[in-house]
Amino acid sequence: MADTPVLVWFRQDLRLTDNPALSVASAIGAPIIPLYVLDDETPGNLRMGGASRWWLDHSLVALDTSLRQIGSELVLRRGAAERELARLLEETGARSVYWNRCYEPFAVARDTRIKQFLSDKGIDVHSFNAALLFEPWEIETKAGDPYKVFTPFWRACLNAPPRPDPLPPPAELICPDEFPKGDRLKDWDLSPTQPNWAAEFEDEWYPGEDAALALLDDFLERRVTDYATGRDRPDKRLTSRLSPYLHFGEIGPRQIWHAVDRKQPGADKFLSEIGWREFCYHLLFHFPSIPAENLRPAFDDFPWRDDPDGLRAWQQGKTGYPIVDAGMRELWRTGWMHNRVRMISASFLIKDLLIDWRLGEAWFRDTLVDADLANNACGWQWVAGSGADAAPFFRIFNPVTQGQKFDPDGVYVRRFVPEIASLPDKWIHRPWDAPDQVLTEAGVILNDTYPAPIVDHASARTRALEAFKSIKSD
DNA sequence: TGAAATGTTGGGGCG
DNA sequence: ACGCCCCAACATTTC
Repeated sequence: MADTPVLVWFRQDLRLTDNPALSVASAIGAPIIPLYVLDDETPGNLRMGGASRWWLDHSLVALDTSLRQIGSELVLRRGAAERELARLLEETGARSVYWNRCYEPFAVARDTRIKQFLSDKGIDVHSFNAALLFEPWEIETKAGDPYKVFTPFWRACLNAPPRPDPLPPPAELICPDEFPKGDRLKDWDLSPTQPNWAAEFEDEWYPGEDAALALLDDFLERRVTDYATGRDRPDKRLTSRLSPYLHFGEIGPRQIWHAVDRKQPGADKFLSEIGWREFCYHLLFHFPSIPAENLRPAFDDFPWRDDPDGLRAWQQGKTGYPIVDAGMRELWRTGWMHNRVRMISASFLIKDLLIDWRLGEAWFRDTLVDADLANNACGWQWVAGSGADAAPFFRIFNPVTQGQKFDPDGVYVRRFVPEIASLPDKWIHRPWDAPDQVLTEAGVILNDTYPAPIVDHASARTRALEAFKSIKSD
């Protein structure tokens, strides 16, 4: 039945290149119906955050454009995925569904359910791996357990059989006689309007597969060489900035793996970051409670403070610590934050303010364009010290030292905290120590034009160590 | 993918 | 010349 159409359900794989579900489906020679479902209904689904929705809005346009170039188009549906799939199968007479796997606990449960439900109706389901180098069940210790330490995990990945070459995009997709009707993207209201808090996103980001490939090329050509050292400098643009593309699958790790020349300086360091992403996905698969529960149960007794004012100051970038505030404002203005500054600001929330990492995780998840359950939850638990292969709790970042070390000329701080931009370099990371005259000349009035520190770091550090003493041992 | 406290070393000033 | 002190620089330990 070559005329019976086939559904290709896009989820976090919004690309044509190296997309096994799409490639295998298109090779059948049957008409293809590409589908995206916005599911805010199924219980248990963490509603996609605001920044991610903005990204998705643009990505779906890009995907639709790419599909049209090969003779197809994207069908949009909104609602519980299970119901929308059933409807579309009914409408089109399709007898099979192709998708690439998701690994978030909710998605695993949903897909398992749907697979069963469709099989019962005699519908074939074919699932593939597009998001990872290895399936989470493929990498295990000699004892057959999942790795909980990064270094041996990554070594095992590097020693595993080479990854298959990325698949080329299909040259052409066969259209069904009639495309099923879909929603209009703009009716989904994925981007903010009043107020348009994403205005600056437009200058910063170009979602979509083409942009992802161009960015990777540019990174490998110009920036990877300095990556090993430069990656820690938020004042420079030396990181790949591929994270949102990776999250939505506009590029996949296999493509990166094969594009990188490992002989190049910086290449291994960069690939190991892809390794951390892989590690986080595997951890989330094996320990699905990671977004909600401490991986180390000892932390369940940690005396977190209830401090709504502190949380708000942190969220708004008004802590009085310039490097923290710059990071939090970069996040708000651009939907992204440099990794080094993520660590500094997370350390500040957890250790200086003693606020539960889960509140930080939730804020990042809502405001990052690259919000990714696996990376975000593991990252926060890493900083908190409650996670796998985590930083010890007593590693407490000093926001002044970190600022001076990684933003030595204050370029980053001045970009995002303009009200202190006129301060000399010497005081840019600690305005409260500047002589009155210097502050006056720079037009800075503490607690007026810019906050005084909401906590004293030295005493906050002592307080954090005391709090940690009270829990101890798993 | 820290920072602070504490310990050690060695050069120079000086009586 | 020598011992003593001071202290910066580096190393180690501790949180």
